[in-house]
Amino acid sequence: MATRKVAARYDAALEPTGINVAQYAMLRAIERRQPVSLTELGRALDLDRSTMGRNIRVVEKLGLVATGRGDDQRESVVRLTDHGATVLRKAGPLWEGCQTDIEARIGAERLQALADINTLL
Amino acid sequence: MATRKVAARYDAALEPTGINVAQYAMLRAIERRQPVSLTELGRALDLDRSTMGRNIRVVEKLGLVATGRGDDQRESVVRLTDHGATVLRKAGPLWEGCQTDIEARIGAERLQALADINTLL
DNA sequence: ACATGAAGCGTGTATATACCCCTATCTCCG
DNA sequence: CGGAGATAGGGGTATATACACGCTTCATGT
Repeated sequence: MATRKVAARYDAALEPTGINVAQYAMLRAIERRQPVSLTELGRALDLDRSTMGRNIRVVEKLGLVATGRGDDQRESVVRLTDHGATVLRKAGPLWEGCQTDIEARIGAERLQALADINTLL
Repeated sequence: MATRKVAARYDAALEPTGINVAQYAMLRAIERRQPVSLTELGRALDLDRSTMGRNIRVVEKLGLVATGRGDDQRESVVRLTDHGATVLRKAGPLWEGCQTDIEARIGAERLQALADINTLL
């Protein structure tokens, strides 16, 4: 329930960019690793491979990322498009603003607890 | 990401009962309020009405709850079946065991932080 | 060189979730 | 009493997510 509320707030904050918080996280992960395979992305975001594939398809349709084959012909490699990079730049401050709002509401310790849980589990 | 990990643990713990943690939470909410309308349940669990309807349909197919019309003919009222109550009794200790495991891993404060976030947001 | 097993993806299926729109029902006021 | 507005659900559509299965490609040992 807590996650739904948190996610809804980020989604609302990112609304002007046309992406949601899951997509934002995915684009950020791609940005730092590109070019990157689906499997590698899935590991980074702790998502099932098949989920990655479908999620990437969505942002690809939006023109935010481009996919191709890697040197290893089995791999599907993903990279940001110029448009994707632009959207990410626009989304950054919105995301941070939301983060600040949430922190003001729940306190820095509780926000940190979420990051800790991710590490500890 | 943290939520996915937490949910996956509870789902694994509840596996012997055939229900997942979202369904467990829903059945618990029904147990405490039955007979209860979809809208009321949705408010309790902070879920969209349409989501409630679809989720209820799943547990209804499993024979865990029964639905009918209320005095207000618009309302769909839900109550646990005997089977649903049995499954819930079986699930309780599994859920608690998982909760204890998680607390041992992340610490009571961080676990409490999740409940707090839910209240504060 | 090739058979075998491993790795990477895609698809099918199922649940969870939200938003929008439509219909049915209820309430309340003039 | 009858219409206006509010409320309850249901269905369509879209995203996010997981698991099982099957196909393709790669790597490795003999």
